[in-house]
Amino acid sequence: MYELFFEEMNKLVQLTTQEQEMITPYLNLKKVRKKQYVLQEGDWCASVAFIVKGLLRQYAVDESGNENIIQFAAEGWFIADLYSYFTGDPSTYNIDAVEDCELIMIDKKASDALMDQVPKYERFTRLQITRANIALQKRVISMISSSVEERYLDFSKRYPHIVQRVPQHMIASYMGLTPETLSRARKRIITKK
Amino acid sequence: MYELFFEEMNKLVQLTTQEQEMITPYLNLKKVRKKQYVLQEGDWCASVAFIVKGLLRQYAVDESGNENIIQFAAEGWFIADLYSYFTGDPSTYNIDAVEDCELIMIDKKASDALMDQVPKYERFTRLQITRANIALQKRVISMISSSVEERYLDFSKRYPHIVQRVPQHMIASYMGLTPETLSRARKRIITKK
DNA sequence: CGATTTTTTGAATCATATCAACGTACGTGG
DNA sequence: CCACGTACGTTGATATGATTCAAAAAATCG
Repeated sequence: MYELFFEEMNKLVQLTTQEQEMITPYLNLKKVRKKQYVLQEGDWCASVAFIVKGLLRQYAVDESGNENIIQFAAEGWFIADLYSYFTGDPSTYNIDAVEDCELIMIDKKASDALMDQVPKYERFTRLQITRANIALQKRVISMISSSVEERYLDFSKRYPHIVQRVPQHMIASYMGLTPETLSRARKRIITKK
Repeated sequence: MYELFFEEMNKLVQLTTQEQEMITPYLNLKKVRKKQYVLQEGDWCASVAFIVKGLLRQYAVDESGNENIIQFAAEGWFIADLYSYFTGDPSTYNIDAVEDCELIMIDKKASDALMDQVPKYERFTRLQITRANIALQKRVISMISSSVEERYLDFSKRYPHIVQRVPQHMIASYMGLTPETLSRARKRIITKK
């Protein structure tokens, strides 16, 4: 049930069984069905979600109604609108399930308590966010310096499990492209091989 | 000398004078002149730099020799190649001074020691990275969903002090544009007003 | 002041978006 | 299990926007 969560934590900070026992009561298992919202624009993002199973997307909707996907998250990752989470402001993002999911929800109160009571929990979140930061920087770099073909190849190589599980038009959205452009880029990649 | 650093820390975590005294010995003041490197591609990023005064840029150089700027950092911010810092791998980025700078360098050993000895230091860095994360996500969103004009206006509004202190072609690089394109976008903005 | 860097402008070229149409795959209800 | 409807992906023609290269104008520095 919580195995994957503690497995991930143990990769970065070694927990004693006592520490695990301190953490467990703060965790909340939640199942969401495909297409269901975990967070809706306008609501406060009151929890961080750890993905035990399934795949979600976080996206913003612009004036013209286009969905701009900021991130995907699958097993072993966290997802949340951190801005709303920390400030308490209504979120500008939506998060919904691309597949049926099992999530561990950790609400802000729980998280704050954990940070104070279990230093390794704070360390774990720090290292996780640092990792996310590094990935985001790489993404920005590749957006400003690489061709669409290169970017798609990079993405497929780095996140093969996501490419396989997500419709292509969502990957186009994540890359900041129209579905047509991504389709043509893929064609060029295939024929050039 | 270290006032700004502790001021920034106190905004997020209230330090006792005792805690400040524990931290101070780990800090190292360093001055760098305009155009000087703080980190060069191929070297290990052994420290995180806090900017007391001045302005720096972090960038990657691609095969064709173009400089792609990932971030600027001015007073009150941190800068480092976190990937290299954590893994020990040679950095793929350069960091250099856009203006003469005064920096507080905190090397990895010092930082690791501080994390263990002063929990508030770890909390501070966690909150800082979280903040950087939120900003990076906003940047990605605006890159995939907004026009060049909008993005430039956003940037000028959010970082007016940077726009004023950095040559325009560097902002173009940061935005993933050629200098010509940014120049024309600015012209459109001015004439439309 | 002269030298260098930065910004602007113009014209040609290339890449991506848009709009419309068609083909394909998928899941659902009958 | 099949048929139908909806999602998704591909293709083509055209329009829009960004890049490239060359040159001139403007700003900055020593």
